[in-house]
Amino acid sequence: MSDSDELLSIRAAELYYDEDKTQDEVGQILGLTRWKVGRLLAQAKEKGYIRIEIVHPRARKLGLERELRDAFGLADAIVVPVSGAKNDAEIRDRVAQGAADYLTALRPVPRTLGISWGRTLDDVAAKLTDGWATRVSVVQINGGVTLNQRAGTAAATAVSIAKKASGDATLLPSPAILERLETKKSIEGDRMVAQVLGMAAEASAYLYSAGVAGPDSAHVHSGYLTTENVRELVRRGAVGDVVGRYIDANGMIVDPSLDERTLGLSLDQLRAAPTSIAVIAGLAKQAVARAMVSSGLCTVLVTDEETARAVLNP
Amino acid sequence: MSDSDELLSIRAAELYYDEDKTQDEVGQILGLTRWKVGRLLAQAKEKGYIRIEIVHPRARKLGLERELRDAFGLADAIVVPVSGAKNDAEIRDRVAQGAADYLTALRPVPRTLGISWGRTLDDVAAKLTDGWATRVSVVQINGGVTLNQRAGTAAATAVSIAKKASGDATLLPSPAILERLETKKSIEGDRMVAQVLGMAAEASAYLYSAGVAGPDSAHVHSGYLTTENVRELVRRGAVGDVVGRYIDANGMIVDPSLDERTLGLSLDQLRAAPTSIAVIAGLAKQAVARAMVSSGLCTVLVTDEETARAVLNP
DNA sequence: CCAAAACCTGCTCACATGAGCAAAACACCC
DNA sequence: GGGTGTTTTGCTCATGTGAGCAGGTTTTGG
Repeated sequence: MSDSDELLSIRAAELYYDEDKTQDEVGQILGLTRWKVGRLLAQAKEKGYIRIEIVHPRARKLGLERELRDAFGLADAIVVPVSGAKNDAEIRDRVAQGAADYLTALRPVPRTLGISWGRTLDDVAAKLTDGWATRVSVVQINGGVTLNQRAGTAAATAVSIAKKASGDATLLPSPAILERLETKKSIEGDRMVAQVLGMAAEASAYLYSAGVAGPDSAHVHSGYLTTENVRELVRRGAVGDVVGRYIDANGMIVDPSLDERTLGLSLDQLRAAPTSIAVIAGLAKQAVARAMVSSGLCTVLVTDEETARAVLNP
Repeated sequence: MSDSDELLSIRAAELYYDEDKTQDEVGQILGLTRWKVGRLLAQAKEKGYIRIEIVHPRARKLGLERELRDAFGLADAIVVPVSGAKNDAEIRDRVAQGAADYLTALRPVPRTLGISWGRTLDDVAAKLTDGWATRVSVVQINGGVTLNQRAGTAAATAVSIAKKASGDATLLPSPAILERLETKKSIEGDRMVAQVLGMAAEASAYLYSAGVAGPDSAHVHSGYLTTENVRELVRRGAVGDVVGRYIDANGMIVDPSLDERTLGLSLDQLRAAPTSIAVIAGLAKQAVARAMVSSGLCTVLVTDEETARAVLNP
């Protein structure tokens, strides 16, 4: 296309889109036939000079969603925009809303939903509306925070999600990480715990988030790991944890002996699930998001635009 | 509109604009009639959820242009977008291009064009193409930079603009500001200078920019004023200079005695001109832009989006 | 509880638009 | 310079879309 045609196409686009003129009117103003105007507009669109953005906190980025699905063979992807968000909290909020919307619309409705815990899951629980589903059993899939001041939030998340669906919550009464392998084995052997784990293993869908491997990790706050432990994990390549298990950029377990002492669903069980929904929001979680998606940990990814881009173009 | 309708309108907009579906297809996907979809889209547009932007360095902001024309009774306004510009230099570049385009398209073609000098005018001169007009006489309207190392650039601007229009340039052989009033009067009395000033006064159009009142002013660099002089002018309310004359926020001369010693077209002559094109680019010049426009110094303003907004909403 | 008003819905019709096509204009090569 | 292939142009026609309207539904106020 000649240079003057390019300029003309911009002028035409201004009159057509900004001034709401018809192509005919634009043609009269610029001294062109209406067909020429139509072609110029088509060229401007094709060259990407016309950008149409949907500005709404609950808007989605269907283009990125498709790219994610295609690139990683995901069953689905939900990507929310970041434009207009003032801070990380607002982005997390939008992602949580997106996850809640997705869960509400999910068909078939899961009979049993396995969930992890954490701030992200709390947010999703808060966004779910009463009656988002009916009679859904919620089961925890990894050991919870039970031994510190935040006690009960993990349980509260599960109960809240279940209650809003007129279902009941089954809690996993165990620490996330045990100090000794034998302790873990014996807890696993407990009839009650084994029953919960069995239920978790057969859940029809999973909903979980991931943590960043760093001094701010929930495991550190909860006292399961020391700052030094986490530093060592990072040294060995850890990018974050999924249901309590630390993975590297390839989605591999970083420390098998630590992993053996971690109670809950295994990553392979998660990978085998037909529906596992990962909810990941915020700038800090891009590395772990990529590790999860590329190693097939989830079939559905709910995230923000920037994380989506980072996952696609590492 | 109900909350769910709002969400629906967003979903519809996504399918319609991002996925290029027809309203009918959107309707089938969302389970709505195509008329409902059309209404939802109209609502989304009306509520401003659909933002259409033309992304091109030579695009213009017709909405802001109209606002400027209406608010200040301008004959015309050219506003270029800032989005996508990496720095101030790129914005200046776009504004210069806009001014060059405007000048090229200006009808009737001015027989005599009065110009000031400065970096902005240099940029505009560089953007003008050979043959932008034919046989236009260019005349300087204020005293030039002749006594320092940058000697000749003011002349070069004028010559360049004239040459590209197969016309000739008439230079004003005088300093911008004289130390003593008598000197100024005697230079003004010089036959040659008087002739140039007469020609300048009768130019059919003016093209000029403005400077910021600050230590970086061209007058300081050229040695006409000291940093101290400028500081004093600022203290007395100066926001910048137009054709060498310092004005305050209301467009009034700040220091009449200084102004008397400034050689060139007076501001009142400029205000009386039927076509005077002000070219103002960059974040620093918003105050002086507003002063100029609101005091009627120009009939045409060429500027960038941000300055335009600043002028409209001070 | 009912009437009036406001609103929403599905429709017809007129207009706006993009696809496809023949003719014209242009570029190119021998 | 003339023939050939390619691009551009102006058009017809089918489809997409918005305005306006009648009938139905919900809301509001007595």
